Amino acid sequence: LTARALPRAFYDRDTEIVARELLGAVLEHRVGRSVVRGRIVETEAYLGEHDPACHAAAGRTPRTEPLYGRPGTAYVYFVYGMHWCVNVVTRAEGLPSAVLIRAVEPLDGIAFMRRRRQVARGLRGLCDGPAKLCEAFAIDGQENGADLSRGPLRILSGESVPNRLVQRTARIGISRARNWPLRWIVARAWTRA
DNA sequence: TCGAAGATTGTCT
DNA sequence: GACAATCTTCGAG
Repeated sequence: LTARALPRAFYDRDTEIVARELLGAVLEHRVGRSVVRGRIVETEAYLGEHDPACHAAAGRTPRTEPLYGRPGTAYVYFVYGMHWCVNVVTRAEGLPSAVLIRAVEPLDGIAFMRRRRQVARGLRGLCDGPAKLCEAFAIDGQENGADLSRGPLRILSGESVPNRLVQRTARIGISRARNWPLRWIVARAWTRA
């Protein structure tokens, strides 16, 4: 694989464009001797302080600080007392927007994922949820604030996904701004597992 | 296959 | 003190 890491400029664009373009890109984490990779198949956009569902709606706090950082920064947060979720900060500095990576399709390091996830067989259930993929990829608070254009946790360019395979829907799992159509998914992504 | 409910803790009101 | 960008288990159909 000769894929390159997406440059910082990739993220310094409109958040909805980034969320769409991230489909098909490859999330990679090098941990110790292992390399884990997965194809991004589901994303959600969170549009800054005026988006009631975005964490930045609470303003600039220690928790939301990474959202105010440079594009391409990882924002990793803890939810429900037990789960981690990973986002990519977008746009220019000072505009606290991000894209939540909700699901990836396992590509490499599947044994590593399976060990961490305790999933017996099949690819389904390994990475098909924002907290599941963090568990599988060994992503936690340590990666919060990391530079995704270089370092052990990166996003590589992948095969682009044609429009006919992309569905756009409302975001899920949230209570505020429920009907904003800011979720992108690759149709039939992990049914081939 | 689906829906309900519990787990568990950081963060903000 | 309430609640959260979730997952898992468990019971019913």
